[in-house]
Amino acid sequence: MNINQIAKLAGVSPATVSRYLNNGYLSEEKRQAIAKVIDETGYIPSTQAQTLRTKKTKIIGVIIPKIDSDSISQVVAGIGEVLNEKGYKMLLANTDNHDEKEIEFINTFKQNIVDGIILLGTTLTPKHKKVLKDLTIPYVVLGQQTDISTCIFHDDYTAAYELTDYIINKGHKNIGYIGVTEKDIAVGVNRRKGFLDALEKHNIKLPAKLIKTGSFYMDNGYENAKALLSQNKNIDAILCATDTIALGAIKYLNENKIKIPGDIAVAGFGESKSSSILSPSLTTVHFYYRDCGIEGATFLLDKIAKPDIPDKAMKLGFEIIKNQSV
Amino acid sequence: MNINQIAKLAGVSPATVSRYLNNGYLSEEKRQAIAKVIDETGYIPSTQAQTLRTKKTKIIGVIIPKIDSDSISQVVAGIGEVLNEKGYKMLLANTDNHDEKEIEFINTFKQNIVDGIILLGTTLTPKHKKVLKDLTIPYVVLGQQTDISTCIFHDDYTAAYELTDYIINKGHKNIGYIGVTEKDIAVGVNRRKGFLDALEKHNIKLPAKLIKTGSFYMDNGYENAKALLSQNKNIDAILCATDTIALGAIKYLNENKIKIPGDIAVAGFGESKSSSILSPSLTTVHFYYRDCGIEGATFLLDKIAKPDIPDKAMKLGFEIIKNQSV
DNA sequence: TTGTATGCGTTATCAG
DNA sequence: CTGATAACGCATACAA
Repeated sequence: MNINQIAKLAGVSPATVSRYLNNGYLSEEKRQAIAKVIDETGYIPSTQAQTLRTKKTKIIGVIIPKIDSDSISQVVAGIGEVLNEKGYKMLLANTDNHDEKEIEFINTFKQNIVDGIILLGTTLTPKHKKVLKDLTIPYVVLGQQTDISTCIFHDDYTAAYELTDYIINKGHKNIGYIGVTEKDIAVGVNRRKGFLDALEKHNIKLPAKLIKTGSFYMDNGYENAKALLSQNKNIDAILCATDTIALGAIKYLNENKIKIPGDIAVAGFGESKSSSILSPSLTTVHFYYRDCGIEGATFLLDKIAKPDIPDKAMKLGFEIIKNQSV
Repeated sequence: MNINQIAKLAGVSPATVSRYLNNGYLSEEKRQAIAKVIDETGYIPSTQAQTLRTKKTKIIGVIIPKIDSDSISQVVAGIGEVLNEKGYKMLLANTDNHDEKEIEFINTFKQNIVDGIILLGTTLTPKHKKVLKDLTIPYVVLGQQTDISTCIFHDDYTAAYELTDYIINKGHKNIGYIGVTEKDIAVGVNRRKGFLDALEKHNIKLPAKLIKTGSFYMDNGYENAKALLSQNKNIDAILCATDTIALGAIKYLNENKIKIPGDIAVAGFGESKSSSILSPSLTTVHFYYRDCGIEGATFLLDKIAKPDIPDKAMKLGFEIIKNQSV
C-alpha cells in the first residue's frame, strides 16, 4: 500500500495525498475522500521514503556508558519523556564503559540515521572531540562540561566540597576517598578536587594511602574499603565517588561488623534508590538527573528546529542528603 | 556525497560501487579504485535509501514499562549485548507503565522502521494480542507467557511457592502479601498464586486483609506495610511481589523501629542490587534477567533471518537467595 | 565482470 | 487549490 494507490482509490493525485498527510492544503471534499480511504485501508506512509526526501528521521541517538545504573536510567527517563512528547524516537546505544565504542556509535549514528545525538559522557578524549567536531548534526553532552558543544552538567566540585565539609564538621578527620578514573572529569576529577580542597580548608593533610581509585562498580567500593582499613588504622570515614561504590564499601563494613557511622562514616553521590532504605541510611548528594535529561533533550530538539540558536553550558545544582551514615 | 559521485570519481558505474558495498562481485582493480575514493571522501551510504530498497533497517524496537528498574535494565543490557554484536541497533520505547502506550509504540514501530520487536510485557490485554497478531514483522514477548508468539519468561509461580515454603519453614505463619495488579499475569497472578498454594499446603488459612495490592513502586510497599501492620496484629512476615516493593516495606518498618526479621520477616523477588547490601540483607529470588534479554534478542534475530523457524515458549529457572531478612 | 535502466515511496516544484 | 513530474540515494534485473 503506497501513496499512489491511496491517490487512485480516493480519486486524487499522489501529491494531494501527500498534502493531506503534511501541511493539509486542500479542499474539504478531497480531505474527506482521502481520510475515508486511509481509514479503510489502514495505510501508513513509509518512514524510509519520507526520510529519504526530507532528511529527517525523527530519531535521536542516545549514547550511555551503562544501562543498569540508577542515575543513568533517570537521565534516560527524562530524555524519553521529552522525545515521546515531541514525536521523536530514541535509539539507545550502550557502550558498557568502553569509550572507544562511543566513537563507533557516533560514527554509526551520523550515517544519516538520527537527527541528533545525546552523549552521556564519561570520558571526552581528544579523539572524542575530533569526532564530535566533525559531526554535522546537532548534539549535546550530558554530565560533563565541555566547550565543543552544548553541555548540561552537575556541580560535582561544590557538591564534593560541601559534603566533605559536612563530614568534617561531624567530627571526622581521617577520611578515606574511593574515586574513579581521572579520565572522567566530572566524577573522577571534580569530585576528588572538591574533597581535597575541603580538607585543605580545614588544614587536614591527607596521606596518599587514603586515596583509592577503581571502577564504577560495587566491587571497587568493596575492595578499596578493605584496602583503606588495612592500611589506615585511624580512618574514621570513607567518601565514595558514587553511591554504587559506597554500597560496595558498606557491604564490606557490614560483613566485618564495622559500625556505620560509629566506627566509620560513609557517604556517596547520586542518591541511589537504596540510599534511603539502608540502615543506617546513606548520606549522599542529590543531583538533578531527570532534569538533566529533560533539559538536554529539549535543547537538542530546539537546536534541530533552529540550527542557529547558540550553544550553552548549563550547570545544575545539587542537594546534600544528610542521612544517618555520617 | 552519493553513490553516483563516488562512481564518477572512481571511473566506474554506480552499480559497481553498489556491488563493492555489498556482495563484492568485481575485479581487484576496480575494487581498489573504489576503496581509494571512499577512503578519501569519507563516503557513507545512506541508510534510508538502502532501507527503501531492501526493506531492512537493522533496527529492533524494544518496548519496556519503565527504565529505572534493576530487573528491566538487566534485560535491556542483555538485549543490547546481542544486538550490538550482530550489527543491529535498538530503538527503545518506555511506556512508563501505561499499557495503552505499548499499543501506540507497536503501531509506530510497524511503520517500517524496525525489523523486529521485543516486548517486555506487563499486561497483555486482548487489545494487545490483536495488535500483535496483526503484526507482519517478527516479535518476541519477554517476561510473560503467551501463546501468540515466542515468549521467554520466568518461573514466577514455583519461585513464589518455594520462597513461601521457605518462609513458613522458618517459623512464620501470619504472612502478609503485597502484590501488584492481576493484569500482570507473571507478577500479579502467578507469584500470588504460588504464595497462596504454599500456604494451603501447610494448611494455613489467610484472612483477606493480609493481602494487599498496589503499584510497582516503593510507595506501594511503604503504604501497604503500614496497612498490614495496623490491620493485623499477629503478622510476622511480609512477602512482596518485587524487591522494589519490599524496599518500601522495609523503609516503613525501619522508620517505626520494627525489627527484621525478629518482629517481621520480609522477602521479595528479583534480587535487586541493594538486596545484598541492606542489613539485614533481603531474602529474595534471583531470576535470569540478562539471559532473558540475550535469549530473546538471539531468537528474534534468528527469526528475522529465517522467518519459518517455529515459535517457542521458554521458561527460565530461578534461585532463592536466602538472606537475613527471613 | 561491468554498465544501463528502473523502481523503492515520498515530497517539492512548478505550471495550471 | 490541484496535478504532473522530477528528484532523494540506492540495489537489482538485465543486457552487454
